[in-house]
Amino acid sequence: MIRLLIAEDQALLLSTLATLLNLETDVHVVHQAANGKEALDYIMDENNDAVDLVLTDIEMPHMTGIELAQAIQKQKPEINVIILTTFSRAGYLRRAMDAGVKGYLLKDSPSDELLAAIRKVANGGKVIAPELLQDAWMKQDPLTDKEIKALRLAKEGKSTEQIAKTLHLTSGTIRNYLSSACSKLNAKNRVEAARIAHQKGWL
Amino acid sequence: MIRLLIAEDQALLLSTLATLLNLETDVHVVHQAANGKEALDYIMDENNDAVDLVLTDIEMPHMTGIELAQAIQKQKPEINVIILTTFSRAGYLRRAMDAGVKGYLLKDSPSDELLAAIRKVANGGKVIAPELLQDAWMKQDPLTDKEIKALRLAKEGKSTEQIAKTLHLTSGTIRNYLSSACSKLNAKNRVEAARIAHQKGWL
DNA sequence: AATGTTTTGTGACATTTGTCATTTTGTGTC
DNA sequence: GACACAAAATGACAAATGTCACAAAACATT
Repeated sequence: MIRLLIAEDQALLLSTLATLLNLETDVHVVHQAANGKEALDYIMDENNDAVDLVLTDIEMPHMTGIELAQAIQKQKPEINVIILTTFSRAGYLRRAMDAGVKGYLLKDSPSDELLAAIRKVANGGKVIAPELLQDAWMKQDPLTDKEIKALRLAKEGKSTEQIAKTLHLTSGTIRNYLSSACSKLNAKNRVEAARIAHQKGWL
Repeated sequence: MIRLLIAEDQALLLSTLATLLNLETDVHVVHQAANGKEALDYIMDENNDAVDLVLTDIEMPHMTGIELAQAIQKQKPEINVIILTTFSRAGYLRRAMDAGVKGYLLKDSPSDELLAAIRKVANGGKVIAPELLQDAWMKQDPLTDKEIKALRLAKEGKSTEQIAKTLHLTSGTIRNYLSSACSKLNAKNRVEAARIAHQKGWL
């Protein structure tokens, strides 16, 4: 019997997942948490039922799934962690792996894949969404730190001048950065560049 | 027996919801669609099983849940629609109501509320998430249909020329539309205008 | 100090965008 | 037809943006 804790801030997904997984004969959802802190509080309380596996989203209020995974690694390393998140962001994957997570899945895969992953991890295996493996190996972020900051602001509709002021640089420099970002991303303008970079998880 | 179609672009939520709702004795999920277009295609095909109620997300690729609701109101008004979305944006609610939807729920409510809403709507009732009732009086969308379409494309980083081609209009006209949208929204440029409009739920 | 390297800035230019007054076109009504 | 009215287009202009070659400044390292 796999004793499972789920951390997910979207209540609907949390409750449906819990109900669904509880239907499996070899899975028992011992707790549902709305964020990482709630999950950690439950885990660290000795009065509660023991947990074998934690299934967690990343972006949650109070404590993210990454932070939860780090805390578990440090304090309860016998508990396995599976990350379940919306977007494939190389930076997240790297930090998750460093935190010793055993699984990293995307929310666009169907529920049976999730169930298979839970069983595999419970048996000592590791699972990483195939979409991520490609991204992780192949392309790393080609953008410089400044280009990223400029793109973020451009995405909000800020003008060159405003971006320059925010980053304490000249407007000419900003235009150079954005132009450079455009050519790196094969974009026709700053907006398309920002869109591409965001879609790749580089912002 | 309530014959249900679900449209939701997040595969995990789609499949868990479908499985879960199918467990109810009075609900049968006849189709799962990844976007509005897929849902409409299914509904309009006479070879498929009939649908009593459509449960749909709003922000989906190809065709949004709002557009789906509008198409259903026009072509199959006997089908009830429940919107299920993350965002509590006044503009969405208003347009949804105009499209004759019978329910508008947020994804942070648990699954039993959803089930209750489905049954209530199937029995001729209406359900609106209480969080939204406050915003209901909000300002109406000041943008014209063409302005919205142009803004959507501008948000993707398309150039004036590309937008013009897509909408079968002149580039000058597009610039007029975008300029008009900027002044209506007090935006300094098309990107900021698109951001504001999106945040208000007008795109 | 001399050096290479990176970051930041400048200037010039073509293109795109934002704004606005005005005109044309399409549509329906009387 | 004549008329009103909205949608679409035009032309002109200022402003912002994209591109590029190159210069200056900041910084390490020797």
